[in-house]
Amino acid sequence: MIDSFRLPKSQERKEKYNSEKQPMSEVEAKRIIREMHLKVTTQRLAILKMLSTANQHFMVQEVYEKIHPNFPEIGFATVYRFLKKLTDHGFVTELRMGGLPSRYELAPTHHHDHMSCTQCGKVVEFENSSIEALQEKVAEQLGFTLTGHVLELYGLCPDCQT
Amino acid sequence: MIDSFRLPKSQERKEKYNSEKQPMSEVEAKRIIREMHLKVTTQRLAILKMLSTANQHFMVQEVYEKIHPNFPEIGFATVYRFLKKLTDHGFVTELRMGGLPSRYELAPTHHHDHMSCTQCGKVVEFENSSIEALQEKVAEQLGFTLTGHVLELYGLCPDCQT
DNA sequence: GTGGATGCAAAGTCTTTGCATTGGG
DNA sequence: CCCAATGCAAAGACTTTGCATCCAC
Repeated sequence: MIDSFRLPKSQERKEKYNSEKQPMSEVEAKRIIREMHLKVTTQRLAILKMLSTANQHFMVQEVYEKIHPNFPEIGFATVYRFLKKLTDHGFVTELRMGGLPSRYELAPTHHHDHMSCTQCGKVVEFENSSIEALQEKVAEQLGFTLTGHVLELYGLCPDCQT
Repeated sequence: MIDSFRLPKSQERKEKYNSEKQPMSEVEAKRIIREMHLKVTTQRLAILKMLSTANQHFMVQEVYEKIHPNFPEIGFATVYRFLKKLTDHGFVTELRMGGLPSRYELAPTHHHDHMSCTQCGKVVEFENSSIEALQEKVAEQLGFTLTGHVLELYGLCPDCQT
């Protein structure tokens, strides 16, 4: 039923994120930028590198703050403009929830969904190709071309079922 | 595949919505307002009645414009404030997507999911029991007790595929 | 009567845009 | 060199808040 799953360590995320994952190589970052037919600038490289250092969802504010120390003159407009390009080209996914500002994540190389515990907040990622296939069919029947989806399951994790 | 679905006729919305569905009775509307421990006002009744005349997702702007003719003095703040109350109490669901303003719908008596057009914002509701069943199984395999979910499909609607 | 609700306008947030300047190709 | 990209500031879009007045209860 489940194709795969993985438990992220949500607690240590912020502290550890720099060591959790290798940032995108400069070569890879340049490839992405060129693929969009845009000029390679140090600002854009910095934004891509920053986004790639963690499997997280960043607000523009956070991207800006993270880059600012090494880039005192960078402006919000640059971050917004580049994230928009990345989103339009599918390299980044934009998430909007509640009244919060938009958050962005590098489009994952493999797609996954989330199952969250409403009690302790634990998040488990999973993949299920049957559900994906059904979504495709639903969209087709509605006459839509499916480009993406958000599937979040909520419930109680094993530890919180007491 | 799809158990049911319903296409909103976005163009004729304004003209036709009154005939699409019986508006909520005044008794019912008052019951809802009182259940939230709020005072019953004509503005609140008008908003609830307006929301209930169609199974659609309304922007605050639309709610305001529809009510304004019969209520020349009503303000946006009243609409926002009341929708927030309704949302907090679960009588209304808030939807946010893309860069569009929030849209609101009366909380459905039966569960459904959404397929949204990323271009024009059109939202189609659908139900699919196969997907629901699969979600249940995924949760079970992860050891979770499923209590809810959010499934949003994104894509291009027939009109926006050009 | 009295405290919650309203309308108005002003303030707040997040995002986009205009424009002169900079810098990558 | 030239035009895209940037930084800054101003404008825009949506939403919230402050406050005097109003009106359910």
